Amino acid sequence: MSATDGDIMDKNEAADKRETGTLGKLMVLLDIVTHADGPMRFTDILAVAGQPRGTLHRQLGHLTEEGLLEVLADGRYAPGLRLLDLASRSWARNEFRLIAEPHLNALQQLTGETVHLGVLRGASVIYLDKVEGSQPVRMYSQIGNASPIYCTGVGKAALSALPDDRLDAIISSVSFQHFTENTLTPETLRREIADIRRSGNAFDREEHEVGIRCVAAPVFSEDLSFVGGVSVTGPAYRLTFERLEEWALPVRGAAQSIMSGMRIGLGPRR
Amino acid sequence: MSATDGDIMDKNEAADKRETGTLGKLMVLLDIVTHADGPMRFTDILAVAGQPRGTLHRQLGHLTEEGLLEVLADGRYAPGLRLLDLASRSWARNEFRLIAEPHLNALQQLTGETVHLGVLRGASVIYLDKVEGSQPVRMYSQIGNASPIYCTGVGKAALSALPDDRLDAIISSVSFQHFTENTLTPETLRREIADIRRSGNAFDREEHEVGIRCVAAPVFSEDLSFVGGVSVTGPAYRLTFERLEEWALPVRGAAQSIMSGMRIGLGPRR
DNA sequence: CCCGATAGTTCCATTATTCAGAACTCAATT
DNA sequence: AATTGAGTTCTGAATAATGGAACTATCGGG
Repeated sequence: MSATDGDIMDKNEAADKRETGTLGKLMVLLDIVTHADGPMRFTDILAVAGQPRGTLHRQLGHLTEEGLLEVLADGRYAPGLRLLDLASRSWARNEFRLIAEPHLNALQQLTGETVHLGVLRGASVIYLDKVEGSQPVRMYSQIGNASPIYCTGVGKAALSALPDDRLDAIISSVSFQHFTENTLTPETLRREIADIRRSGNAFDREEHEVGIRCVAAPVFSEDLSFVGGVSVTGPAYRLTFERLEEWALPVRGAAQSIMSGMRIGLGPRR
Repeated sequence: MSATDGDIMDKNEAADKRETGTLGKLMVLLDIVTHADGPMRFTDILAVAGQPRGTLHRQLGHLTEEGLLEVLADGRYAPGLRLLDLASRSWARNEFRLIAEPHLNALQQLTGETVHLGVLRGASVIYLDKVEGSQPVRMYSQIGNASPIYCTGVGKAALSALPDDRLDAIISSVSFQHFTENTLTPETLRREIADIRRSGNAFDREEHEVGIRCVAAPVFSEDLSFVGGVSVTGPAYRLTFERLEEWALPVRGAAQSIMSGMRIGLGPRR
């Protein structure tokens, strides 16, 4: 992740239709605390939550009671352990991940580089799985992380699978941050999407982080209930442009295999 | 509410005091879906949730709207991706984990075996971190998992740090399952806790899984806001009883170091 | 020791959400 | 066409959430 995100909130505030009743208000609080740089005091939350003190106090109490938040010894609030428990279950059983797993491993074997599976959620990519070479991995380091859509191979691959109206909606809802000198703008992104649709491959040429390149391909279900991508990522000195081209086909192949698996695994009723 | 009240309620979190209003009801649903073997249909959830149809329908709608649940193409409900996002943040920033990380690595280097950091939540142990040797790890495989307290080294170590009243409360609230022929009973567990308090080390001698042993030590903060443990786990043929004894001291040492770190990192207000 | 801040908690009449159950739609079966 | 199963929508009534103010710490000076 980049060093300091600052306070840039390209959250989905944009199409903020109506709240989800009580739950919506509580989730806003949960987001505030989990997005913070560290534990927050009551007053800190009060300042950004825009709720009366009494109300906020009760809401935090409920979240804490349920284990979604935790109160540290000094009274500050931090994300709670229940989140880990819920997530580990949802991850372990995720259908798409299970279907993709063997293909990700195969791709890792072939290339020797890190392989990712990501899925589109709102205007972000969430990494569902990651297969690395051999070094002991910082495990949550990537999985579950929400990353920008316009400067990752998986993100661009996923976008290319969307119909134009959804694509437009997403592009216009995102604020484009300038990570490296190669980071795309809305215009160049649109042009690239057209390329990806033609060729079937998305590339990240040091657009998010200097020295990191990747080649990706879209993975999606027919009804677009799943829209994501697979990618092979590595350092620029190993992933030369020739190498990227060379791996474009196997990456597309892995994507195809995963999609076949999805049709079998999810197609009929069950 | 209806005639069919007597249902299986032996879920671990059962005996909590008061419900948390609306949130509590929604969390029950979320638990039902995340604990299921696979995606559930509306009717499946209806059967176990004990809510009127209309009510359940709205509740699931809200959870889905927030991304905590997901509706598959065939209408079944599965845990949603938002959970991964929330969890990855909460994990990455977890204070205890960050403090413990270097000590876990050191212990892994020393022993060459898998090292765990776990924390007590209710009557379960949740794994906060895991450092393995060299093979590419199935990452969520363990982290975030809730495991029984009476047959894991970390669980027993954590218990030994509790005062008797809390210990009793937990032991009496748990139903002891018989995993292997070495799995403890409430009585033998109490006796072992006494040993652990004396020696400072907990052992798992194939009590949870045949062929797996481990040596652990408690890690806790002074005010017991954090109660957990570190452990070294491995196959019985490598972790002979002599080896377990040999590593008992370094494991205690790592635990001590983590606790020192906690006092510095969490003690003053900041 | 008291003053004035700052931080967090509790109370309670008002109001908005949620609730429950029935009526309704839609699709497959017979 | 009639029946069953699965899911959705609608309603007044019940309940839980709200918000403002009053209350209690806790702290740092003077």
